[in-house]
Amino acid sequence: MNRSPDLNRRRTIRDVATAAGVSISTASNALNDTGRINAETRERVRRIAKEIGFRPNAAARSLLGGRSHTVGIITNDTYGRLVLPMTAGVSEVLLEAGVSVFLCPTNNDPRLAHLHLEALLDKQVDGLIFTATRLDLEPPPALADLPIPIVHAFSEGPPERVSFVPDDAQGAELAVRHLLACGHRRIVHVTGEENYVVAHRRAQAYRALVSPEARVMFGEWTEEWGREAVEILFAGDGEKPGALFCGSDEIARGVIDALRDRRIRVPDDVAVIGFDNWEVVARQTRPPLSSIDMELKTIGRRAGEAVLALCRGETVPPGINRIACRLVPRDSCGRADHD
Amino acid sequence: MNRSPDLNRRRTIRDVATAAGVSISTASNALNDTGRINAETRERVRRIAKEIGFRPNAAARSLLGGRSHTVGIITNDTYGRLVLPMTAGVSEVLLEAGVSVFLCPTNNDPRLAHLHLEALLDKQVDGLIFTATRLDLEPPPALADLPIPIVHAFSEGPPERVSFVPDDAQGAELAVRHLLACGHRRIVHVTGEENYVVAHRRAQAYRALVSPEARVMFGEWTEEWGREAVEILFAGDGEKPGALFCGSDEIARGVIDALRDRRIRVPDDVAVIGFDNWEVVARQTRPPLSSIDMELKTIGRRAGEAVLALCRGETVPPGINRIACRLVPRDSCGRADHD
DNA sequence: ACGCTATGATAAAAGGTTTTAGCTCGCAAG
DNA sequence: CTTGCGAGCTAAAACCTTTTATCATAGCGT
Repeated sequence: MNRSPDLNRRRTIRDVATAAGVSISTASNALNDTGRINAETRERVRRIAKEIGFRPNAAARSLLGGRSHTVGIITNDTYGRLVLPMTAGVSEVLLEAGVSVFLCPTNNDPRLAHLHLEALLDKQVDGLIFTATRLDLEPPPALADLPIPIVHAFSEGPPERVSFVPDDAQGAELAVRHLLACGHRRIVHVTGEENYVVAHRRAQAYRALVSPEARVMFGEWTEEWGREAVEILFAGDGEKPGALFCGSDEIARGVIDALRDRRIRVPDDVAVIGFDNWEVVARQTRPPLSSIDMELKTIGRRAGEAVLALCRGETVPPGINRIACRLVPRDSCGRADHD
Repeated sequence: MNRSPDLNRRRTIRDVATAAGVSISTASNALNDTGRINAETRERVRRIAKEIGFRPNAAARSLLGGRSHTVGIITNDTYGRLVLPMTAGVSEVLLEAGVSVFLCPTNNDPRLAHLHLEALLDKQVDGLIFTATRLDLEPPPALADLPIPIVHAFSEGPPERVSFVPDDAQGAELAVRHLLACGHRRIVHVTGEENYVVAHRRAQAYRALVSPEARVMFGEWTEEWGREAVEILFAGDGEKPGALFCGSDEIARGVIDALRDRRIRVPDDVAVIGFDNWEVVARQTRPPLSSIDMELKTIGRRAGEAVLALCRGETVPPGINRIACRLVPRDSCGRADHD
């Protein structure tokens, strides 16, 4: 009956102070290295705090400081293939700063997005990272003028905001140059839907490098379309392409499969390069697919750093930051002559 | 200079009270429907609160109530394919209850896992959901006796905890029964690494249904292994299998590709069924792959409900909850005779 | 001896909400 | 007229931490 109450209550700074025989303020100063304090006292307080397992109450702290040390990520990604690497990057950066990440999957439902946004604002997140897998979908929900910093990752926000996106043009260049370096000519670009901004940007970069009239085949972002494109390209007896630069690894996979069906050797007869470096796909094609990695984790890290800086009141130059892509050579392009 | 200060300060309940000409307590009561209050007053307060855009400060609230209305998900998933659908389920359930979800990707790094755990505890999450893509990896980090409820999703926790996992045995049965219903005999099971618990469980269920000596081929969870298995099975001139039950969609994809190479028709000559229902794979095989869906979102939802109940102090029966899998028939098994 | 400074410690306020106990007023019962 | 009671409202405490202003003491120079 007379069991000591609160035995497993959370330890507060008051407990620390009492145990150390000092006042609450002194305890606080000791733990945060603020104010003037005797070195010995500080150590004692800290030791005791650790001993009794004291953890400062985040609620009290944010109540006072006005900062919650949390940020939210709003995403419409369903499969996680894009958002998880980014989130990993974000939280890697924020973890060091003691900031945690709320992940809000909206499932492409604007109503859900709105509810999540409300919830985040109620939780007083210090900042927001907005991510969308498809630029044409989901126009930011009433995201107009919130009282907190917003950073866009993998989606281009309005010019006054900070955005981080893959450098599609540079990625396309990387791909084309690699094909050229491997000695391939007559490159054709097989890519996804024409109304995707990224498809255009990549196609443009590709044409700038090859020729203004170089062939671009728009279609769907599927294997199916990759196979179909090969049918189209290799059916007649006109001149055949020597290399295919694909807009996604899925398309590339379709391409490679169709080439294989036709007994066309990769990379000897035709070279293929993909885009996304989606490992589960790229590593399992025959031969393994060379591809362009969009450095999602880096994008996440950069977005994390930006939102952190903004939360601290620092100023970050607004605009679109294009993060360099990385070439991941495997076996589908042969060997580069140089470099 | 004399501009009204705090114009864009957050509205507090005090602002509401002042504007409505009532005390803070009354305002609080009106908003939360607690205490005795005149209906008219209540409506007035609520109207004004909405007008001035009042949002209760979550920090103050949790400081008082001892609950933060947040839970954390700790995961080692790198690609997000498993964790994102689950997280979507979790947050769907929790959103209604005003609880938000911290996602912590540990990247299989125990140090990172530990840091995340610390951060979550500092944030005073009300509960924790622990998720691991591979049961053999990452033994829960010092997750032994935390002061908060812990639920396991997609990974089996200790018996005194609550866990939600796919019902692998039932899923395997579903697959085998489907093959049988489609008229296929001589089924072989091609699956992943022998030291995975799930591989065993599925194999066992398969044998129970087919025959105690039915053939099981353990290998890797890759397309490569799927192709290799086909080589092994169809190389000699012994009796050939009529159907292949694969342990993952990736394996199934390898199997289908290899069969295609050998000019063996699917499903006419050999039927194939996968496991995971990983759409990007299953929909793109030729023919599209029938598969078993593990209902990850449902697992997430159930885990969310459980952790919510536990946070509220309700008691949830501990133990492993096996969530039924779902058959997703496509074209790789032909048509079922009945049902 | 006196004033001044530096050091070390502390009391108290602040932050926004919920909750408990209490207050006032009007009305009905005695 | 007094007492009791309920409806409606409110003051104040509590939650935990940080920060500001204050206080006490010792040391030092004159």
